[in-house]
Amino acid sequence: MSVVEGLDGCVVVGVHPEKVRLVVENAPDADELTRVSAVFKLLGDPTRARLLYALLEAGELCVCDLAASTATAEATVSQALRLLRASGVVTGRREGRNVFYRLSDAHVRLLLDVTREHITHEPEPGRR
Amino acid sequence: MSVVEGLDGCVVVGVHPEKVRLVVENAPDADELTRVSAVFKLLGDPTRARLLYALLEAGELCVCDLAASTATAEATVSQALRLLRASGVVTGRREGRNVFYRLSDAHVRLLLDVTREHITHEPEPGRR
DNA sequence: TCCTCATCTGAACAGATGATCAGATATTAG
DNA sequence: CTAATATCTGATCATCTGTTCAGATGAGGA
Repeated sequence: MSVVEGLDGCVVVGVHPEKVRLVVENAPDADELTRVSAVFKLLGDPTRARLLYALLEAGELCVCDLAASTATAEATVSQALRLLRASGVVTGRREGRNVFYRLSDAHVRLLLDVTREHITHEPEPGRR
Repeated sequence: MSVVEGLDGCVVVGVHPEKVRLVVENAPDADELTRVSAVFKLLGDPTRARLLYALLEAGELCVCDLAASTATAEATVSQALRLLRASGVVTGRREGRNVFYRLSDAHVRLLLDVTREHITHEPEPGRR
């Protein structure tokens, strides 16, 4: 064990201080981290994830079709879309009485794809 | 509006029934969806996300260095690693008294990269 | 063996969160 | 304008989740 000083001046004891310093210097700042985990948290709810995969598949759907596609109450869908919209994950387009939603970002599409890939091609959790 | 029958036999009213059917047929099944959202949920906690970005940066770190790097109590780190380990997101390797953790999967690294990219290069949420 | 250090675990409390309901808003048809 | 349809919103409640604490476990040195 050796002793180093953290960025905040506190004395820190660590096994690999150079790695600790590397991490402390390059880590996402608080705001960035908050936004990153907020995105993941949005995708972390099964209801919202279901809606997002539906949009990934269909490209664009109105609330009532989303509700029908995912066997979810419309109010629940609306509630979920409210959050997704507020974070810019989906975008709404009004056409007459209907509002059509789509994934607003290629990054999100990539996240959904990669994770589904991860799940279907990796060993079951808890094996390692 | 037109009327179609869902896979469950219930009558469904929709604007674009062909898209609804497309989604219903290709959507992730319940188990797949649960596992996908479980992964996202794990990344959705700021504490865990911080740890994962630390591991992404350092490659491998023991619990005490992780705690020091992220200014988090060791018990909290340990608790977080317990969950990440159980889902196969990180892997632990014992070396003497220390346990060194690393990201166990390239998919996870990609998710972390893409999302940080997403956050840093996209407009603030709520603007669209 | 005994002691210390690093890490893990189960329990408990406080705070966050999602589904649901009832009512509000917006848009179009009549 | 009024009615009807689609979507949205605020509030409530049951549930989940993260942090913390105290003690257990496992490894290494004396």
